Amino acid sequence: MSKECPIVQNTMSKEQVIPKLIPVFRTHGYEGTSLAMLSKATGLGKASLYHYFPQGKKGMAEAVMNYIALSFEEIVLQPLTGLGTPEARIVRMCEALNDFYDRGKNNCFLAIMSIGEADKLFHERVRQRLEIWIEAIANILIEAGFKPETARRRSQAAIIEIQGALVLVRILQQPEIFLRTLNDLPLKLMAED
Amino acid sequence: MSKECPIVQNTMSKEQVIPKLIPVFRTHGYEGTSLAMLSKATGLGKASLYHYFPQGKKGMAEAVMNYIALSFEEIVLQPLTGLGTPEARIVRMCEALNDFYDRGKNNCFLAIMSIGEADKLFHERVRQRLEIWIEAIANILIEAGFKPETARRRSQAAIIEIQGALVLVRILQQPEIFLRTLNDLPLKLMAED
DNA sequence: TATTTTGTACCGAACGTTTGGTCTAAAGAT
DNA sequence: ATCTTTAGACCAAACGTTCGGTACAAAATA
Repeated sequence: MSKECPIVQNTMSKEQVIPKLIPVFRTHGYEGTSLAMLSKATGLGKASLYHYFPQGKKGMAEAVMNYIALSFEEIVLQPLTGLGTPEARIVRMCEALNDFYDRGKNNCFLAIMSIGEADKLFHERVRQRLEIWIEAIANILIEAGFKPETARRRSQAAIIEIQGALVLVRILQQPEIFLRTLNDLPLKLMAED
Repeated sequence: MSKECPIVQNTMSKEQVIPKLIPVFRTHGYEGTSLAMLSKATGLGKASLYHYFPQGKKGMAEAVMNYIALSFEEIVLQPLTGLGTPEARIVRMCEALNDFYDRGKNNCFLAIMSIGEADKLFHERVRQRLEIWIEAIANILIEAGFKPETARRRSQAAIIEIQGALVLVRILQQPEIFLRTLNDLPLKLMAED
């Protein structure tokens, strides 16, 4: 009668599959990624992937997006609302970004998913995620005493630099560019007008 | 016997085809672009496309790349070596960039072609093209009296901002971001240390 | 306790479609 | 009459997707 079992781990496996999908989508883009690639990357047959993601490729991309959004919030955004001065927290975000993008070697998933058919499928979701990031940085600048308008403009400028640096690193294959961009960010964000 | 004809327009058509291929590759990426799309965009059947581009899709992407590289040099880079003060020439480049990227609505072809399989096919070419751009801006800063190292760093920073702005415009669909980025560029490039 | 049922994880094989690419034969141009 | 250009049928391969079914462990039944 009584359902006793306090700890059940039912959907254990799906959470293990998603991380293996990430690098495939990240480096090949949505349309450049095939089920064959995803199958190889996970070690699961195509049919098995459909067991976890009944919506197929679209569903996998969506799951990856949610997964990344979550870990982005944990790793990158949470330091912004933690302890310390605004500047110290911004520095911590930059350190987190260095990890998150693997020193610039990772593409930004949002940038990748805003191209071609992926854009048609996920545009609104991607837009929202970027907006959240902009707002998070802007809020800390407001907290630091800047006018909301200035805060938002600077936040956008910061993310522009990050995105641009990722593109340059991808093409030039010089990770230093990303590192330098991150290092300069706190000062640019907190500079007096 | 004698090939008389003084003015022959033999390869007339190919030059007219390429521009129609551009927007397809630019918005869908290399792998997201299909021959069906290219056929529709040009109004030509597959056979005709293969007549002009025996290498198929790869050849078309290559032709588009060369075409864009050429018009980039004409439209964007030539103003840099023209008349006027270095600052005036930089301003002219920014105006040209506004046209070239259609106020930020166009993706950067280099950025697009550095993803997935396109990267495997064209990486070196893409890298070279970006390097040319960086050097062109750096040279004008050197001419303006900056140290070569500073010039190169600032040039990279400028292109980072342009690339980043294009990503943000693509996602947020706010062309003002691109315009503002271009407007601020000359001052940032020419600012005293 | 032994047996049946249920449900999840998984896969090989095949589905119909689309892919990039070729061939042929006719129309257009000179 | 010759050479260029073209549409449309055609191809093998790869695409995303589905199907039928096996393996196995937990739950339910006896």
